[in-house]
Amino acid sequence: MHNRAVKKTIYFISVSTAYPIRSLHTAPAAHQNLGYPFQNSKTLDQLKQIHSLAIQKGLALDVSAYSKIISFCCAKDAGDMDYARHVFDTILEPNVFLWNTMIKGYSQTCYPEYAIVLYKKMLERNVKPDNYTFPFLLKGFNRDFPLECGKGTHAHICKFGFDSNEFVQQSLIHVYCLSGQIDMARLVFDTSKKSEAVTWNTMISGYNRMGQFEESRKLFKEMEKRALPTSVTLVLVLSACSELKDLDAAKHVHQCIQDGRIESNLTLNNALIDIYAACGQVNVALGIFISMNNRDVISWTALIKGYINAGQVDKAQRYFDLMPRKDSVSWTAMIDGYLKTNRFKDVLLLFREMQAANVEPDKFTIVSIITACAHLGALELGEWVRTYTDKLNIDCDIHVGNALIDMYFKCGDVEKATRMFHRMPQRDKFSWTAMIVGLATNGRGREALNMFAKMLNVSETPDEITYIGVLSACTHSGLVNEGRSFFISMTTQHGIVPNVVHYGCMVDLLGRAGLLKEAHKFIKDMPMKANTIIWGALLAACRVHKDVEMAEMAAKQLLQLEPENGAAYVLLCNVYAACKKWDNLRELRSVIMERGIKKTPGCSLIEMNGGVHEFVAGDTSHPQSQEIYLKLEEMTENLKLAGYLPDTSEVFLDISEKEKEKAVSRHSEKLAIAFGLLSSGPDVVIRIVKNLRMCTDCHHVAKLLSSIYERELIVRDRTRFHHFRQGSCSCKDYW
DNA sequence: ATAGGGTTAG
Repeated sequence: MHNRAVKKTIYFISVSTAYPIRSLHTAPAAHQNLGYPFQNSKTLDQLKQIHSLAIQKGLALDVSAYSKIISFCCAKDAGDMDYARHVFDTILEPNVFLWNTMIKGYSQTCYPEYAIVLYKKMLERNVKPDNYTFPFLLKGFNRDFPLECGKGTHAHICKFGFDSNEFVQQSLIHVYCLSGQIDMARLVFDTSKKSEAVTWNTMISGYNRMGQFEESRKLFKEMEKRALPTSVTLVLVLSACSELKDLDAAKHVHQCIQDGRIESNLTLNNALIDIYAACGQVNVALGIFISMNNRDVISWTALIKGYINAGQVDKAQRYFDLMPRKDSVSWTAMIDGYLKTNRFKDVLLLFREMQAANVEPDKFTIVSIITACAHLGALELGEWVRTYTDKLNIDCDIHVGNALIDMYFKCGDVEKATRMFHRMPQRDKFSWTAMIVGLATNGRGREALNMFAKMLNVSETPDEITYIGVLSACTHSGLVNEGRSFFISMTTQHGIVPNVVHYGCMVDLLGRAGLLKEAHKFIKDMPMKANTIIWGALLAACRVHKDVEMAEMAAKQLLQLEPENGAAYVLLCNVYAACKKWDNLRELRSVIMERGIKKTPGCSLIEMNGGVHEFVAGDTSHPQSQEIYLKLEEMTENLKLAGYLPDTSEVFLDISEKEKEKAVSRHSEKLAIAFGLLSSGPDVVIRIVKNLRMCTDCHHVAKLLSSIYERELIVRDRTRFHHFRQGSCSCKDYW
């Protein structure tokens, strides 16, 4: 009796008077803000002091005092599980509440497997779990956690008769969704009473997580008939409908809020901005943004995304500049805006600004930067980004890996791309597709097809992009029969209906093999209208196989679709030149002059010593221009010694032969090569990215230079790579 | 005494 009173006193002093429960719970946050390494040490120490005082004085604590200590130690983010365990182990017969609390505590740590260990111990000690036990236990399960644990726990839930408890069901649905077993989640959901909004919300959130947005929308419609949605429901359904670009859903939900049926909040408003932005209604998004009394970084970022979607990158930039605080997501959204509008140099500039602002990039940022490097052919910078990624301990996940594979290929480094692929712990269909497309465009058709066979072997399902890679592998390596059979099997074996790009690949394939009539028949039999790319492919084939008649027909079709298409005129000129039809060439040139047709200026990029250098034909704007032209003269001398004669047949302009030769000698890729030779050591591979097709003369010169200077040259043009080594090219002179 | 679901970007 006396003893009991003392215990009460201790409890009273420790919690209610000396250290009121409020302060015990609020203190950790304050410490956290100050950045203390051990957020809760002070209050936890106080608790421990009281505990040790009690032990010193020989005062026994009652169960409720132990419970307080243990629940405090098990509190989220501030706990000390070792201490909790220490106290817990001194209790002879812990009740189910204490077991639950310990399980909850471990579930929140990074060692949730201890929760399972404890649960098993609890059963060994003949304590029956109650309806609180399983939600706590399941909370510790996450994506990385073995699925068997989820299944085993489910069996226990049934055995102990909690499978009809809605809280338990919610936890089960959540865990099954996290581990990707959406069907199992649905099974539990279907057996549930579904009396609570949370049950519906959990299921909808699961569908969202799996990208099954249709299902989310369907479930919401069903829910509206049977249960009252909450603001969380609306956020979830907006998120799904944003992906589906369902403007009606946006308006419907918006109406629910405006009718006052559901109270709005910051998150919900953000979700509304996002969906209107995704549906191209950036002005409505702006209206919501303006009407909000408080906004966070997500509100701003969602609005900026809206302007980027609408193609108004500069307006997005203006809002971006106004942001009171920017996080890595906002920076990445803005960077992506430049990426999507092909402003790759702006991508790199913004990335530097981001670093100057001391915002750490995350893996999303890294993917964007690597993609920009890929477009610019900036291998050095890409490599630096990769090292930087390691340094910042950014998880090199499957997306980063895929981006790197693509970058290495787009920089012409087949070996590094291949090494990256083999080093990846996990691969998805995008990794395989990147390999197939990359090998194909780099002239390794056979290897690309081997890759494809391996992909099917590991049961990865190819998609339409994979087949573009497969077909272009056949094209680049002249494998006509293989190409024909892949074109059929893509439909019969994988149910992929060929689109206009696949037909384009086939025209390319047949055209390259000289089967111009068959290619033309292929176009005529297409189920869709041929576009300029299709006619362009045929026209290009006519140039190589010198078929004037077919070329004129293809050019006529092309120009009907796009009268101002300069490339079509250029190609036809090239055909006339190749066939020595000088009268036709002269006539066509005067037509071009009359109509004022403009040819896209050729432009070559080269990355050298940390910068990307850009050249156009006859460029004198480079700071080292004088040296470059001196190098060019030296190159020309060496070429002449090797028996080189300029090939001016593809010169577009009507000028004298001497001037044509001069024009050809100053093509952008030649300037870039000159710059590359004079600013790099003898073993450095020269990589150039060209926006158009290489002209015949430049191609010939590059081959000669690769042997004269004993240098590897890699030129990426619009559609393929040219690896120049010891006087020959990987494209085998078909391009 | 103890439970559950949410927004921005590849």
